[in-house]
Amino acid sequence: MAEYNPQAIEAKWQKRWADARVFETEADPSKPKYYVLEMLPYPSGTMHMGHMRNYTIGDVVARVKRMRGFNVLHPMGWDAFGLPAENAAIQNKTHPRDWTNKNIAEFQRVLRRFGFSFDWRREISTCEPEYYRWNQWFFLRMLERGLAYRKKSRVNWCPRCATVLANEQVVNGYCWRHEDTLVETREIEQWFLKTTAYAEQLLDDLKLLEGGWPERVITMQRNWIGKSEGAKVRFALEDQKRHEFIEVFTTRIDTIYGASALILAPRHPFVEQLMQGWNSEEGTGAKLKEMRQSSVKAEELETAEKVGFFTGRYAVNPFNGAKIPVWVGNFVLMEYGTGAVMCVPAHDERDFEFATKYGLAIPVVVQSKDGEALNEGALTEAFTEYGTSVNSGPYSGLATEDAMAKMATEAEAKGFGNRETVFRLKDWGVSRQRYWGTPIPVIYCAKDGMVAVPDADLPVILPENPKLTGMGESPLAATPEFVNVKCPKCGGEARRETDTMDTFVDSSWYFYRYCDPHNDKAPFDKGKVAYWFPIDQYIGGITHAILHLLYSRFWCKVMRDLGLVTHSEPIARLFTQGMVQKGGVAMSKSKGNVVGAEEMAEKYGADTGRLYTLFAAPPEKDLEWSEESIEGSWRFLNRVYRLVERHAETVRGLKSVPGSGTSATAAHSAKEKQLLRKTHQTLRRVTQDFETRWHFNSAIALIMESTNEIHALEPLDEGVRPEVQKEVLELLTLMLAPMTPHIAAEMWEMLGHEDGQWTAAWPAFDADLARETEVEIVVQVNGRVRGKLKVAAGMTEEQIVPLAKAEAGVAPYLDGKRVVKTIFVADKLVNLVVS
RNA sequence: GCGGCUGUGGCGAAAUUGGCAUACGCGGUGGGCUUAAAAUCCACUGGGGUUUUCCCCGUUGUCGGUUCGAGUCCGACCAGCCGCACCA
Repeated sequence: MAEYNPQAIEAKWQKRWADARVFETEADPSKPKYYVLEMLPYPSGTMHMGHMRNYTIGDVVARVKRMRGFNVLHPMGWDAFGLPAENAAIQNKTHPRDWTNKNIAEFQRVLRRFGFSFDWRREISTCEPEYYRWNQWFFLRMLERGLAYRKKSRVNWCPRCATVLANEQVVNGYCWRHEDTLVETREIEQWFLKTTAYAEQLLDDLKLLEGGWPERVITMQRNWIGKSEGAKVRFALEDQKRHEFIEVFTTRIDTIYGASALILAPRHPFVEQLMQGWNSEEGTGAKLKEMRQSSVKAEELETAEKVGFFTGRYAVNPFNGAKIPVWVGNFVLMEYGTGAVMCVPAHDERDFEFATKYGLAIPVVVQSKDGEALNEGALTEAFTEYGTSVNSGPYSGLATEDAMAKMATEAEAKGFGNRETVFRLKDWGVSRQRYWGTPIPVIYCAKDGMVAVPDADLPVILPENPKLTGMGESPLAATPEFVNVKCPKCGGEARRETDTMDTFVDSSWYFYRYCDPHNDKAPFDKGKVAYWFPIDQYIGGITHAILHLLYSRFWCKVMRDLGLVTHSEPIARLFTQGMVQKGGVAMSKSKGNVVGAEEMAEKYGADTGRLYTLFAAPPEKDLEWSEESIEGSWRFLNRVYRLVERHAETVRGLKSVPGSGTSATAAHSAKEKQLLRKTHQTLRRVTQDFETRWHFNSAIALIMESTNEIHALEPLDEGVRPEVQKEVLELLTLMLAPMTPHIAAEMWEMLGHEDGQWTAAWPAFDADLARETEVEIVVQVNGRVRGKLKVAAGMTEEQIVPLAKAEAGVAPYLDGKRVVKTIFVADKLVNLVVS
């Protein structure tokens, strides 16, 4: 007998699958489609078991769906642009392309070794001109529609990356790549994509995702978009020379009678002008400077004391003409709303803190709903709930909602304010001063200004030999042959844009390209996308809950408005799998705790690696890697292999009828019945698990249990006919096929099939066999076990009750239709508990 | 502070709808096979008893509630993790 030799078996079947092209698919409207996708990897470092877990989950789904008759699209590609390639190139004096392609080759080899059922013909690499030209094409379409624009703006700047970061790439004030590097801000001309134009839709359409996306991710997106409804109100300045006013945003216009100051953000552009020529207190200039410089640091945020100063100016409350001082305060954010707020100490916690510190008035203008008195000046904390307006002129006595509506209407009528919805979401800054990215297809001409590169001239290709330093402006700017071009309009001397695009652009639409990966006329064929989309199941880490998924949703809506797609959301179902950890932290090169996928395949084989990641924990949960536990999965596969091998000779030549309950009609021996019942019960539950819950760990446990039972009934040759042996072993093999495909293929062949199970359908269980045929009932009286009896499943109350009575000595009454129920006897309670 | 998730043996975990808690696996103990080891096979693995195909007790972070019955539902609390956070 041959030992289970995973390396040989795996290589053999991977080749057979490739030769038979079994995972290659084409759009085919006559078949139901299923698009399952795992987030594409960034090819850097080593492929470890964290990656493998992600692809294993997807592969199980893909294989199950294929067995169930779906036309399955399951592609793979590379998120190939990005900073690490450039940094590595600088360090190793190579080209980013060489570094990237080397990694891709390595990643691909490892993926192939795990036998994932990808359609490799559809492989894409985002750093290829074939791909990124369509980034440029989309950019131009957005430019035409005003969705891409350029403005000078204060941006996040990571001194170590020497580039700009999107808001989403700033984590608590630190760079997302360099956790120890504080992000600075700089004023730079930047390209933006107008994500805010879709803010409302991005928020509303979250409704479409309910049920298909984890609640948690939906919540995170909702918070990130951060919609607040309120009003903008313009406060005129007292003693104004011109028509100067300060605009504030508030969600509580009803509290405006309680405003005791206006507070501007330190960076508010109006501050200097405001203070010029007015005698504010000494030292305010220095204070302002300091407040502007202090960056927003994470640790300081929580504890930061509110500081501010009086500008010396006064504004007029448009509702009641009250004269209120204008301050500058460090807690007011320039980035949100208008960069100015009205300070209503009695009804806002922050304002309360500020007013208390600086001795501002604290007038109460909202009473709690139950009319409880709130005394001005005696408040110990702000009252922020809704209630009834008081001290609010004509609005006194109104409930908060009413007051807000009426006051906003008045502001609009009198022209000093308007209703306004403000979003936390910002436009997406896509400029990067780096080489290894998609060139932004724009040219600057002295005569014609900014000119879009004509579609016919796409792609704008990255120059081959850039000077990479990792510092300062874009390396493209230092490459004259790239920069110097003729203006497409006038033919005169012109300069190319030298910024490249954020790599999140690449991953925002890549899954469309898989439908039609080599199209050179358009980003994709509409018909093909219409067939495959939306993605039925997307699988990836929770780390992309905001960035990647939000940008992808935005991109989809833009494409829809361009008429390229008809759906509004690209991803119907999202699954966020847990991380693979070692020592309590996610595997990463920098942590030095990676378990290499290749070593794993080398030592135990890919199937054992796949099985272990599926078995050790349910897929949504983090998984702590344990070298010891792997042995269990390895042992199990050996056991199954030996089991099949032991009986292969006996059953090989027999006709195969998996799932039909071969001899359901024939007379079974007790041993056969036990075997078939166990197997079909297992099949029923495994089928259900694959369909609905994805609890692969319990599915595997069931299969193990089933295997143990067969094992315990050895020798099968005594009392089990070969046909029954064959059926049981085939079902076991097919249940394993999606999870451990190589060993399953091998066993399938041993059982007498040539196709390595790739044409096998998912078997149907035999309902009669799968049903519990006998149940044990425990009769309890007042919690005491009074007796046990076995009854056939499906027995009626009338049949069970006399039996229970005889056993327990009581006359029970069976409540309800199900067998598991409460029974009452006279005054006593009797429980029938069924196992 | 706000929002969300999670608490079950020595460990990873299981438990369709509220119905025998701890399946399956790891680890551990004892044994068979072996000169020996590896592999493999068998038995045990919450506590206690014992007449050992038998009984008792305890038990799902804590406290309470609903229910004949709660790991599961409700309320409060404790602990841990994650996300957001001076968002006006």
